[in-house]
Amino acid sequence: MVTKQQSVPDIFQENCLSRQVLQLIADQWTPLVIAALNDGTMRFGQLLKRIGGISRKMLTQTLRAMERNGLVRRVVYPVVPPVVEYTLTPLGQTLVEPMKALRDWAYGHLQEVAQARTAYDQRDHTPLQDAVASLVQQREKSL
Amino acid sequence: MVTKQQSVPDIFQENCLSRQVLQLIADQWTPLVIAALNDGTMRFGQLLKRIGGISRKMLTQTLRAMERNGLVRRVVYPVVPPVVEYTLTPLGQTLVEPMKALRDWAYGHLQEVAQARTAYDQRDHTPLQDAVASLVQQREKSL
DNA sequence: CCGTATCCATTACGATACTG
DNA sequence: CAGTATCGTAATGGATACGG
Repeated sequence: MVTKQQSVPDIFQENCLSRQVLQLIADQWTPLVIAALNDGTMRFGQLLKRIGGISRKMLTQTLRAMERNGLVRRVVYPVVPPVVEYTLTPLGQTLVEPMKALRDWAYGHLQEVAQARTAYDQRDHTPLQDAVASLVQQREKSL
Repeated sequence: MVTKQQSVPDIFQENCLSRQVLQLIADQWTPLVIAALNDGTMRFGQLLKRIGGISRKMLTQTLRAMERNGLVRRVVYPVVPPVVEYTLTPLGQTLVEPMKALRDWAYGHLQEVAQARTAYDQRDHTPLQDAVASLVQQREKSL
């Protein structure tokens, strides 16, 4: 029996399938659509209003991609004017938790990130200064 | 005592800070750099080799952004030729788990996504067919 | 070795107008 | 209402050459 102890395949390899899948969900809008649809089925227009700053085009594109990848189900009611509903599939629901973890991380570390950014922007970043800073840091560690 | 029961702020609002932070980490390369650096400190060239398909430019860009946001520490050794090491900061380490969850999701649902895609591509997607499909689905549910 | 600078091609995206 | 089509612009990203 061959036990391939490889819980993670080589995500560092180009053309790795899992990397491709990862890239399907690690974009600007997918996390927000997941969050929105986690509250229940929504129509196109509702999503458009709910997710501030998204354009018709991007919402359509994102939803289409998600549908294609099996994350959402799209139901078209043949009435006029048309009604189209979007719902998370069971597969899509498995993404809710990981995505929530990411959003929570973002929310939980707002200040730290903001501070880091301010600090970074105040420092010099000439090659020389970078090196000196590293030296100082080195010295401090050895004390 | 005012208890603001708002574990998640309004991520749906444009210009929401947590959304901005989210977008810093939900890109193509950041998850991979996190994963790579989780194995320990690495030099620029090592990262470049490890992360297949990334270009010098993108790696530099990603690392700079991560440094600015406090996720990685960059240490420059003032030797020639230069040696530059990158390490996850404590803040960056808090991202390891959520990111791993995402990667695991991707790996764990490879087949499902692939199947969904194949199925989607085989279906018709003329507006009429979409509506008919929805009708059929509706009827099946009521049986 | 670790970048930056430049050029260039491709894509992404928003705005708008149009259709079933 | 829920898109699609078209356009123009902006951002992205690779390749290459050069610099400290």
